[in-house]
Amino acid sequence: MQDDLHRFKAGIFQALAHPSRIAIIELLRDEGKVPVSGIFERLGLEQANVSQHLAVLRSKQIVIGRKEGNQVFYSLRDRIIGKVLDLLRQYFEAHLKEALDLLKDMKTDDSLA
Amino acid sequence: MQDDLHRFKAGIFQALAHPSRIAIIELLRDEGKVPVSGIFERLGLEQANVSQHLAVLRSKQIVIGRKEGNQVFYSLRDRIIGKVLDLLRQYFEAHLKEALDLLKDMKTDDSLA
DNA sequence: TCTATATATTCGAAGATTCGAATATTGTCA
DNA sequence: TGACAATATTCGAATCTTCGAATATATAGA
Repeated sequence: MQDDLHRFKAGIFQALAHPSRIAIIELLRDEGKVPVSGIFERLGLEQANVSQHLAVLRSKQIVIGRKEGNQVFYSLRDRIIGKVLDLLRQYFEAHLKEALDLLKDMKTDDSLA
Repeated sequence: MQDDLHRFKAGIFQALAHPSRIAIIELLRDEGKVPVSGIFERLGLEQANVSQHLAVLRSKQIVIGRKEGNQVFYSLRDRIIGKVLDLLRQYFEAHLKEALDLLKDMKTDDSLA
C-alpha cells in the first residue's frame, strides 16, 4: 500500500515531466479553460503533439476536457497541481544560482549529445 | 527563459518520477540523514540500484551526500521537496476514489504487458 | 601494505517516451 | 447527405530510462 502510493505519486510526476506539459498546465492554470486550438497556437506546438500530451495528462486525470460544440475545452482538474508548480518556482528562486548552473548543464549536455 | 523554467521544472519532476526515488525521498524526509546502507536495507533494494537512483537525485540537487568515514549520509537539500510530496498526498486523498481506480489501471496495464 | 567494507560507475539488454506523418473520429453547417 | 473544421489516434524511428551484473574507488583497520 505504501508502495501503491509511491507508484501513484511517481505516475503523477511522470506526467509532469515534460516541458511542453508544464507549459500546458501553466496555461490552463492562468486562463482557466482553453480549447486545444488555443493551446497549440499559444505554445507554438503541433496539433497532434498537443493532443498526445493532453492524452498523457488526461490519463492521470490532471486535466479534463469538455466538449462544447466543435471544440474541446481543457482545464485543470484540481488547483493543487498549480500549487505544486508554484512550490517549484519558489524552490527555483531559493536556489537560483545552482538552478541556473543546472540549466546550463542540461543545455551543454544536449549540445554535446 | 519561460521555456528554461519549464525545462527546469520538468527535470525536477523527472527525477521524482520513480517509485523507488519517492520512497528514498520520503525516507530522508522522515529520518533526516541516512547512510546508503540504511536506504537499501530499509527499502529492500539492491545497493547498485539505490546508488543509481541517488545519482539521479544528486544530479538534480534534490539530495546531498556527505561522507563520514566509511559511509555516505544522504539528506534532502530542501524541505520544499517534502512539501511537494505532501501536496500530492492531499491530492491523492481528495480524489481517493479516482486515484484508486488509476492505480488499478496501472496494475492491470502492467500485468497485461 | 593487505583485506574488508561502503559506495559509485559502467555496460548492455529490455522497455518506455517522444516526435511528426498519416489517418480516424466527431460535430457543424449547407 | 457532403464538405469542412477540430481533435484524437496509430505507427515507426530515434532517444531515454531502468535494471542487474560486473567492476571501480575510497576508507578503515590489522
